[in-house]
Amino acid sequence: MPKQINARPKPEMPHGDAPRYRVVKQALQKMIETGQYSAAHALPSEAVLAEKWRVSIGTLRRAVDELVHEHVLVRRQGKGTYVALHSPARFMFQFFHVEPRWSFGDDEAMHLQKPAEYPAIECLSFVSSRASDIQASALRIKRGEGVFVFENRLMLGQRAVMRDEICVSSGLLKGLNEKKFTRRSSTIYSLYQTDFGITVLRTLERARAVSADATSAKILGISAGAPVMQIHRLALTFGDRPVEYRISTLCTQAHDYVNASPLPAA
Amino acid sequence: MPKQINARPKPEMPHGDAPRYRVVKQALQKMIETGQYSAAHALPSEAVLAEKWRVSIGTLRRAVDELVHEHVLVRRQGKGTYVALHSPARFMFQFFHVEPRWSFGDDEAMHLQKPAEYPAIECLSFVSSRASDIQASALRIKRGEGVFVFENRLMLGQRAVMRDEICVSSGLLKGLNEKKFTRRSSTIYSLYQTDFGITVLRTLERARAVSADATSAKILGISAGAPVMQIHRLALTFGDRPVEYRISTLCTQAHDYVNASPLPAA
DNA sequence: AAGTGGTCTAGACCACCAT
DNA sequence: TGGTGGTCTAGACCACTTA
Repeated sequence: MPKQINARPKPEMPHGDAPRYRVVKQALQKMIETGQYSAAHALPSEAVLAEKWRVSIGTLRRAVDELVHEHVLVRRQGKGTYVALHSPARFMFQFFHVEPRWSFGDDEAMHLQKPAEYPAIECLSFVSSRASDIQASALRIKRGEGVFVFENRLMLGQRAVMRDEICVSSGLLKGLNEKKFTRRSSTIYSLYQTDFGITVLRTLERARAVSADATSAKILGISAGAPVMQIHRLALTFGDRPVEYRISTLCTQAHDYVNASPLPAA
Repeated sequence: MPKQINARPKPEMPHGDAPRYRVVKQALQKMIETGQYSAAHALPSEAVLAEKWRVSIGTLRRAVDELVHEHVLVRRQGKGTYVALHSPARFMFQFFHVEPRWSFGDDEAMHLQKPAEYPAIECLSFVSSRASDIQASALRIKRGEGVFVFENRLMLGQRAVMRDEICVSSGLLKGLNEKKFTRRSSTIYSLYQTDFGITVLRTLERARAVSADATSAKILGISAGAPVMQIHRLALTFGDRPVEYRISTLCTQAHDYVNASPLPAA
């Protein structure tokens, strides 16, 4: 008679056929989303979480693995597992795609990877307004609902490189104002997260080359009509719900838009 | 007296402190790289591979997991694990970043995701030549070594959208010629892989906006000086060794360069 | 020393695919 | 029916952090 080690209780499968680690993952994600686990403290230990959902520690770890992979959680050996916070480092790594120009031929630049420089951000305007058709459908709200629209200039090493026009729903980020915005201590996504409980998980970007209009040219200190990149970005949170719609105008006279296809090879 | 289940033999650790699943992963990768496992047949089963390296099946699976994640291997339930092949589908998914223009406001386009269209590729020229300084250092060869340089035009729906100038080392792709190139059945990366045993794993891209030069303008059917995107791409294989250096000129009048930051949310 | 995550094992059972 | 990958378990031991 064979041993009965894996006494997997077949029933109690919420989603029909979803494996248990995925069920646990969804449950965990829900609790993070609703703020039942915050970034302030560590989550309960893996042993406790495993017990809570009646799965083995291996299965629990697999659920957590996926959330770590998606930057929702971070593990710290010896300390615990935490809800991931938006830091300047994460911003540079995951969301900022601008680097000083160099060519693939340039060995210096390629192999001596200098730490990417964090941009200085200058707020040019901040207004409360009503959503246009485009803004509304990008943010999945109704035309005319309240939005905040603000405009930034990003500097890298004394040089203006990008103009950002950012639009967010004022329903979602209730109470955001210019003061909070300009006085923030870290990145914008960090502000969304810490002050409003909205966590940006990923972005969609669509870029094209255009001629700089008069406004952008003035802000970037280039001549009108010069070729610039225009980048439309939609930032998404859990469930791919849109959080922010941003149009960036990038001056590529001395900088590049960079994009590394999957995985820096472990 | 406690049970002795995990009799992990501490010694025989090649890389000092690398965990065993990573050692196994490197070993597997080496065998794939050197063609000892080819895409023609399935790899030995996980049980056999685990035995081969004297690890448990769980550990072996973890090694394979990572290679699957990096698109080096693909698993097929019930059949086996295979070396990943470059297919048109993979090309579109991982390496082709051009899509017809639409705005984030356009619900139709956003949520009814139409299958991306595969570009028609037309070879404009193919020459054997000697590496310039820039080409040489991008490809990590010596100036003056042999290279193949070819030029393509990509069409999407009867419309010229991109000009590619591609440079590869003739030492690496010995015997490549215009005939092989134009008669190929699938993507270029598929040709590198199937005919030359070179597998492109990832790419680095640096993009900027420029004014179209006369040549590009003619090829793309636009006026000289119109803003276009210029994309410098380096394609890498195992160990991040460069395979191909490519300069693309993209007409963004009706198309966008798209970039989704990590993970389509499981 | 106690608690956390990180690695590893040995094995059972399930789902899928071929023959 | 037999082989493959996919899920899951129960537990041991290691490495790291903090007190």
